[in-house]
Amino acid sequence: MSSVFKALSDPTRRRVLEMLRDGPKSAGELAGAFDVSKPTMSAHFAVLRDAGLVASEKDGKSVFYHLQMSVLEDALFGFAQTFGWERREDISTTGRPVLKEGKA
Amino acid sequence: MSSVFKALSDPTRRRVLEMLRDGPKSAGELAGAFDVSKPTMSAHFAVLRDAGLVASEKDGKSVFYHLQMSVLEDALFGFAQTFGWERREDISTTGRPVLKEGKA
DNA sequence: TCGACAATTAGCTAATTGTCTATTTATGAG
DNA sequence: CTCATAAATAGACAATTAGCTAATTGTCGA
Repeated sequence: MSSVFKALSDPTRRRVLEMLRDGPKSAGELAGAFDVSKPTMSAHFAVLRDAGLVASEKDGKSVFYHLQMSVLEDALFGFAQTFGWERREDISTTGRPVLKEGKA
Repeated sequence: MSSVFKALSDPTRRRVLEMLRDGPKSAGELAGAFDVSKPTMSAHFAVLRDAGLVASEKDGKSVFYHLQMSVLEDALFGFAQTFGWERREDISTTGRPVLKEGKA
């Protein structure tokens, strides 16, 4: 949990996650979108991977990263539940969980 | 946003927030629940205050902290919305927003 | 095998973090 | 005014972080 929030505390890393919303992208493709060196981006990827927020697969020369939605979901909603919000699955229209007012 | 996630990345600070769920508590009362020095706790309070997650009021010799629910809510749900979750207000039974499957 | 390319690792610096003890500030009681 | 209590500030220190350049590893095409 701490490692997830730590990972989310950097704007570059949050933007990487957003870039992965619609599918996997290579390390180079991701790095190209930011104004920092490749090794620096590689370190950011490592933080995200260690937090479990992304997973990587090697394909030829490239490494592709993809979002681990469920980890993001569990951290965000798991914490929110502590404060009385409630995850709802029942009325979902898009397939992702819903967080609703809890009885907590 | 970064400062909120940074604040949430420490377990001590998350527990402080949880302790404030049911109402304000003094700095001493909060500090007493943890196994670190008062000044260390004071630093944690400052991080939470700078992130906007808590506010403080002085009452006599004591300082009382209370949760700023809306800031927590906006950070958590604002970020979640980026990933297609949707905040719902309509079916809430406890008065807190609901996060549901988005069309995003 | 050689060269180019993609990505990570190594090694470094500067800045930030979490922790401590000691000190200071502010309030209230006698 | 003086003392005790609550909390924050100051100053020190070890550990971590984000960033860089340079070097290394792995994979392909010629």
